Amino acid sequence: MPELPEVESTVQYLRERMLGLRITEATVLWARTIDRPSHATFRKQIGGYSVHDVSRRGKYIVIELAKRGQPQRFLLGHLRMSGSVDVISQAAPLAKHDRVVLKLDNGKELRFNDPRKFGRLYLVSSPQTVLGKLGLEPLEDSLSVELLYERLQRKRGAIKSILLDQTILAGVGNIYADECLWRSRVHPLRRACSLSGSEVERLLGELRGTLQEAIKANGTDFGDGVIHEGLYVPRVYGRDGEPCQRCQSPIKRIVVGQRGTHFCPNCQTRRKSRSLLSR
DNA sequence: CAAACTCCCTGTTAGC
DNA sequence: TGCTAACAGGGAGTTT
Repeated sequence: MPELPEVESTVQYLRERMLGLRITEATVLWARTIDRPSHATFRKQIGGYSVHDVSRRGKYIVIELAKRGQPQRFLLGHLRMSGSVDVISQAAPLAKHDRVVLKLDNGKELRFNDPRKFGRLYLVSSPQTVLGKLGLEPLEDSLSVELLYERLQRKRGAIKSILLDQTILAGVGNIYADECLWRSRVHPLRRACSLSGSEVERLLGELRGTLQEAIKANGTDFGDGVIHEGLYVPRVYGRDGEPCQRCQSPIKRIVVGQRGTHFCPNCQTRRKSRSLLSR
């Protein structure tokens, strides 16, 4: 499931292959993949636009488009559960779950592949119409421990659910939420407002560490312009029943806010950090 | 306002 | 072994 690190790798991949190229034509194989405008309008509008920039906001891919004499537009993409992209030769046969194809002026084309059909593309004149409600970027310096602490103070829900709330932090998904909670030894059911300053500091530090590590593992460019796919191996996610890598107690799986949640009942304390007192 | 639930989808997996 | 049913999950929308 693509979360912030996977989207970051995807953005790198696209930037290296699409920057400066012109989109000549679009084919929509599954209409609902185009969220807005209608797929017919999408096809009509996107032709002739060139790729000016590729970046990321939360789990969204943001492609800035430009065309002489036309308003600037943004192609936004969300991979949701199973989306992925490919830039390959127009001669290559279509893959099984290809949903949208954007022909480029270098003989290649961008293919949006998505088995589960949850992924979406948006063509808009202002990215804010789609990204407006997104919260803070976990990796940006502008996000301080103090700011996050203050935001969490106002939330009574389980910290696990709050981490998944894209209007608070943007880009954190189920896997990395479980991972950073385990790494910072915070119990997923703790009320967000109950976390102490030092717990928030630990949580943010571990969240950043986890995301950075995953970005490194997921897509590394060794200077040859090719993204080499690696693999981030979760420490708790999907490991229920297995021994905790810190204390050997069995990892437990519970459901929090309709989401599978993996944690160590022994070293992720439900109460305020015991380590502060015993240290 | 927030928490809880529903829906969109199909590959994978558990259960028989 | 082969089939079916349940499940997973991001986020928008709806209900409580």
